[in-house]
This record gives sequence, C-alpha cells and structure tokens, in this order.
Amino acid sequence: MTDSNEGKRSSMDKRLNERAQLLLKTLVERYIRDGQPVGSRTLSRDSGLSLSPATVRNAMADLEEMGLLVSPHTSAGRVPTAQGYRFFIDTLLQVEPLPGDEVARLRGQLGDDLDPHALMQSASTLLSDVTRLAGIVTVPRHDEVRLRHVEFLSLSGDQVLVILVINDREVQNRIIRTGRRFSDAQLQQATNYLNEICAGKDLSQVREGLLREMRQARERMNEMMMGAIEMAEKAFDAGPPDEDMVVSGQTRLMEYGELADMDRLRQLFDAFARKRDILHLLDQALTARGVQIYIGEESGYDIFEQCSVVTAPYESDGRVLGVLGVIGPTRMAYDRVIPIVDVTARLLGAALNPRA
Amino acid sequence: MTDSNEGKRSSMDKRLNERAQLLLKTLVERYIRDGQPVGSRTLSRDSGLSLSPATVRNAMADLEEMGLLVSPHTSAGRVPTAQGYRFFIDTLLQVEPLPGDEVARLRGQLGDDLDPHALMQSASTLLSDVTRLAGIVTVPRHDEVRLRHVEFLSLSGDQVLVILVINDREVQNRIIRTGRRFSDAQLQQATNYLNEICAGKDLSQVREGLLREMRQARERMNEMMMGAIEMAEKAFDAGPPDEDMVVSGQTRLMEYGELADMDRLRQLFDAFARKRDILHLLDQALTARGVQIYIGEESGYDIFEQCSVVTAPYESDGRVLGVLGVIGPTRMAYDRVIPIVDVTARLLGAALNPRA
DNA sequence: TCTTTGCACTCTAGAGGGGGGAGTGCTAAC
DNA sequence: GTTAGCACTCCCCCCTCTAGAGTGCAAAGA
Repeated sequence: MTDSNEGKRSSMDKRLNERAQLLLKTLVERYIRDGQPVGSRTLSRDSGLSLSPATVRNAMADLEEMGLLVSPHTSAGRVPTAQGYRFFIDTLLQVEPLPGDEVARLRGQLGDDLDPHALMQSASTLLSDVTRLAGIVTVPRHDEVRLRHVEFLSLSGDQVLVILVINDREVQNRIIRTGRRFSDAQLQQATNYLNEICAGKDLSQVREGLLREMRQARERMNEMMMGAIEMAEKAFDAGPPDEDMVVSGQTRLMEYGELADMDRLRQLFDAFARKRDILHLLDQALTARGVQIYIGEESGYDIFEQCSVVTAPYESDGRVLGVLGVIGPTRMAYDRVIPIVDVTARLLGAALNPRA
Repeated sequence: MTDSNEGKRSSMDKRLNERAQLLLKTLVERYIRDGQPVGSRTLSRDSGLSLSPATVRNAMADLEEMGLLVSPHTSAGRVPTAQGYRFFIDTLLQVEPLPGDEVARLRGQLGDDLDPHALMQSASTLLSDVTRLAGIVTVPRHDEVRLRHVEFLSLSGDQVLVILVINDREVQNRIIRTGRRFSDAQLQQATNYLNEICAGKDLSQVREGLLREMRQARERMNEMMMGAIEMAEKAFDAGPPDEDMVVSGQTRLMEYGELADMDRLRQLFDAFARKRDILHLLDQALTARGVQIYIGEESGYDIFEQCSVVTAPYESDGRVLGVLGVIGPTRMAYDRVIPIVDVTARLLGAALNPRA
C-alpha cells in the first residue's frame, strides 16, 4: 500500500503471467486452509489448469526466486513469504463485501451501549469472536481535547479530587496535592470560575489562557483564584492516564501451531501488555483510509515476524477517532477478516455517533 | 488453615516423627529449588542425618502412603503432593520476616501515587516483579458505598452524563437516556437537589430515600425533580462496571516448565481474562486475617491444579478493602513469597490511607 | 520453446531398538 | 531399626532405519 509496494506490485504484475498468478493464488489459498506446505502435485491438481507437477515445479521455482515463496526444507512443499501474501492480497484476492444479514448480526452483537468505553470493549470482543484472532481497539486519542466541565472536590489534607469532562462524554479524574487547604466553598468558587473560562475550549488553549490570565492579573486575583489556577495547572499537567487500547482474545493465538513456540508467544503477549509497540503500529493506520494490512516482517517489529495485523480506522461524525483491528498468524483467512474489520470499524463509528 | 486441615495436621504431627518431618522438609526444599523429583540418595546426603539411602527409602515409602509424596513413575524420585506442601507450609516452614531494608525497597517501588487505582496497579506489578510470578490485586468492592457527590451534564438528545463520586476518592460515570430533554439549568437544579439529599449517605439508603420521597411528595414535586429522581434511579440502577482486579505478569507463568502445556496454560490465561473464578477464590481470603494459601487442588478449581495462590487481605484505616496476592506453580519459594505478599498488603493498605 | 516423463536425490517424521542411568522394593545380614 | 546387596523397572537419549513426500535435473516429446 506504500509507494514502494505499489511499484513492486506493478513490476510483478508484468513479470508474472496469468498462469503463475493463478498458481500463486491457489497455493496461498490452499496453505491458508491447511497450514501445510503445498507441493507441486497438490498444486497441479488444485489449480484447475491441466499441468503436470513438473511444469508446476518450474513455475514454483520461479516464484521462489522472485521471493514470493519459500520451502521450509528441501523436500517440503512451498509456503508464501510476506511478499507472497502481499501480492496475493493486493492483486489476487477478491474480497466479497459482507452480506447484509451478517452485517446485521455484527451490529446486534456490538450492542448499543451508550458508554464509549463499553462499546470499544464490545467491538474488541466482537472482532476476536468472529475472526478467532486477537481483537484490538485503540481508544480515541486526545490531541484535540475540548473541555466540557471541571469539578473540584476536597479530600483529606491538601488533596483535591479533580474531575474533567472532555469531548462531551468522557470523564477523567485524578487526585492532586494543592499545597494548601481549601474550604468546600472556595472549591465551589474555583469550579465555577474555571467552568466559565474553560468550557468548550481546547485543553491547550485553556492552559495557555490560564497562564496568561495569571501573569496579567496576578495582583488583583485573590488567593482562591490563584489556587484554582494552580490546581488546574496540576490537573492538566500530567498527560491523561489513558488506557490506550482494549485487547480481547489474545489467548486465541495459542491455537495456531505456527505461533506455538513458548518464547515467541511470551514475547507476543508481553508486547500486548506493554502496549507501546502495538499502539505505535496502529497509529500508522490512523491516517490511512480503509483497511490496512501489515504482514509479518512488514510491520517492522520482530515480535510480529510471524503475525499479520489487519486494521481500519473508525470515525464518527467525520472525525477519525481511533483504530481497530485484529492480530493473528500470517496464515489467516484474509478474505473473511478484511471485510469483517472494515464493517466493524463502520459499525463502531456509527455506534459512537453522539446524536442518537 | 481450615478446621479439617488443622485436624489433619495434628494427626500427622503425631504420626510423623521428627526424622520423617526433617526428611519431608529437606525433600520439599530441594524440589522447590531444582524442580526435579528427589531420590533417596540425594535426600540422604542433603538431610544432614547420617542415614543410608535404604533407610531414607523406607521413610519415603511411609510418606508416600500418607499421601504427602508421589513418584511420577517407578524409577523417578519423589515429589510433594498438595498435602505434602500443606504440611510443609503449616508446620515445617519457618518464615523469616522481611528485613527492614527490603521492606523499604518495596515501599519505594510501590510509589506514592494518590490515585487508588494507580496504587493497585503498582502493587500488582511489584508483586509480579519481586516474586517472578503473576501478581493480582482485587479492587475494593462497594457493598458499602457512600455517595459523596453527583453531577448531571446534558449530552445530545435525551442523553445525560452522570458522574458519581463515591467513597471520597472514586469516580464513576455512565451515560443514561432520560426519555425527555432537560436544559442545562434544570440539570443544575437536579444536581443541587440530589447533592443535598444524598451527600455522605450509603447508596442503597439514597435509593430507598429517593423512592420514599417520590411516593410521598409526588404531587408537589415539579417535573424537574421528578426527572432528577428518574435519572438518579437509572444512574444507580446498573451495578458499578467494576474493573474488579488488576493482574500483572501473567506471562511469567510461561517460564515454569510444569505449566508448559499449551492447553492448560491457555485455560489459565482464559481464567485470568474471565476474572470470575479468580475473584471468587480471592473473595474467600477477604474475611481471613493474614496470608492465605491455596495449594493446587485445594482451591477447588481444576484450572489451578498445578498452581498455588498466596493471598493476603489489605486494609486501610481498620477496614478491609480488598485482597492481593500471587499465582504461580505449586513449586514456588513459599518462604520468600509469603512475607512478600504479607508486607505488600500492609504497604498498600498504608499507602491507601486517605490522611496523608 | 515449452511441457512432460523418468529418475536420482534430499529431507523429515515416525517407528523401533538398544544402552545408560537413576531409583525403587525386597531380602537378608548387621 | 538400619544397612548392604541385588534384581528390577522405567525413562530418556541416541542411533538407525524406512516410508513418504517433494525436489531438481536431464532427456524425450509436442
């Protein structure tokens, strides 16, 4: 999908005659079905072309030389490489759109919870259940955070509980130390003051506004306001403690023989727990339109050497909110998975739409 | 630790002479160290007693008959059974309290975040890191929920965002459908009204109170109040969407050979994801005082057949808040793990103490 | 020139077959 | 009650062997 791939693809297009393409397609499909290296004999039977195994062998040798296939060892059949899958997906695979009743079923399974987080959880489980792979949904990032409401509540000592309502339906809270005591009434005033100057503004704007206000009007501000601003500063200071993504059904990955190695599997699970790498990968799909696929080594992460990641951004009200998708072995049923990820992204986007 | 075990133990005490106990102790320690079945030869060397292997064999046969040991097969050494571990832990193990500097190190690693959830996360990671097992912390249950503050915010359509602050420092929010539209001013009034009658009360009290109020004063209540009550009803209706526990380092369990079977491991991980069974098990430890240990089959769950669970309730300000602990293979270094779990529970309790 | 046939070759997976080693239980002597 | 001796059992590792699958290559055929 990148330029270099486009280039590679079209050059391949030229080099690969129709027969070779059909053979590759048949091989990949067969391998995805059975998980066994495919030999020339099988392929000559399955391809529909009436070619002898020897001829097929020659063609396979060519495909191997082009880097689309490999054999695990001398006398096994052949298996697609990442490049092989890439060509298969980009030019050989015909993806059927999901039939209407299937879409309806998915829609039903997603549910209509009003809470965004519950919806994402549901979408993640849905993806995992339907594809039998691991499902992921990244929660919306807040590079543009509109502040809806602020609330301060006094706790014991100098601690204050700060509640922020951002982007209309998301609530965050944290506890800060203020360094001095405030009465409930003072906090109420601070709450009111901040709600007045903040409401509807971007978080960074609010921050700047606060700082400016503070410098300009230092002398005429009473102690309480000063405190409110300090508090707000502290409250906005730390980045939001986002629970950046929701993962479901990781353990399904244990079902696939090609990932059965304990060490690799552990690394993979650790990557899920660490989140960072996966989030970084998914972020790349954020700006793309439609379904995005990373096959094995393409992702750039060693951990995913044996894995493919199929993602799609989801958007609501015209704004891209996040990315969802699945992670599984490179040998996955792309023809099924792709439309499912695609539809799920649309469904989640629609379900998140605030007007209902 | 249950009565039946007490009974068993004391009868064992009588039946097991000192020598047999020492042999059992040595065997268990050795097995915990190496993970290999222990034979009579090794044991006769390690025990410190100058006994020939043959004598040791006789003693081992007795221990096996009592159900404290088993041999995996005829010509392997012997391995402790769950009962064997139980006896070892209850009467043979001497647990050294953690040295002060170790406690200080743990204290440092726990950090002093003000947010309860962050603290629990930290405690869970701490347990996992220090013991090299999976760490668990259950989040406080709210059978007694004191309402501190309520806030209503209007969203699009008839949706209202409800924010509840309970037990002083915990914030929950959900979105409800009200069935009618409210203006911001109306919602503000409702907020004020509810905060007046709710603040500091138990959630169930608030509920009852609301219903009573509603019946008594139906006629004189204006529409808005009615709406507020309806909203509150809906808001309190669904149980809190608790994220009931925090687990860290599950993948460490993949390091232990005795759990290396894919199927079992998957069942184990699924149990972590499902949460229910584990929570149920941990709930049993909630009422106990101090460290509680479930060895293998003792837990009553097939999934934990090969696992032990070491837990301790943690409390703050005299009230038990939750349970924390570790899950690992039955073959774990109990002498290290027990004091660590114990101390971590105390540290977490102290860190959660609201006065600071 | 492309395709096919035939053939020798390679490699794996699985079965079978000993040893070696570790550990046991039993018996008889101390 | 303890020990030495001994026969026995069982696992594990290594080796071999074979069947099977698949390959590449060369030479014949279309």
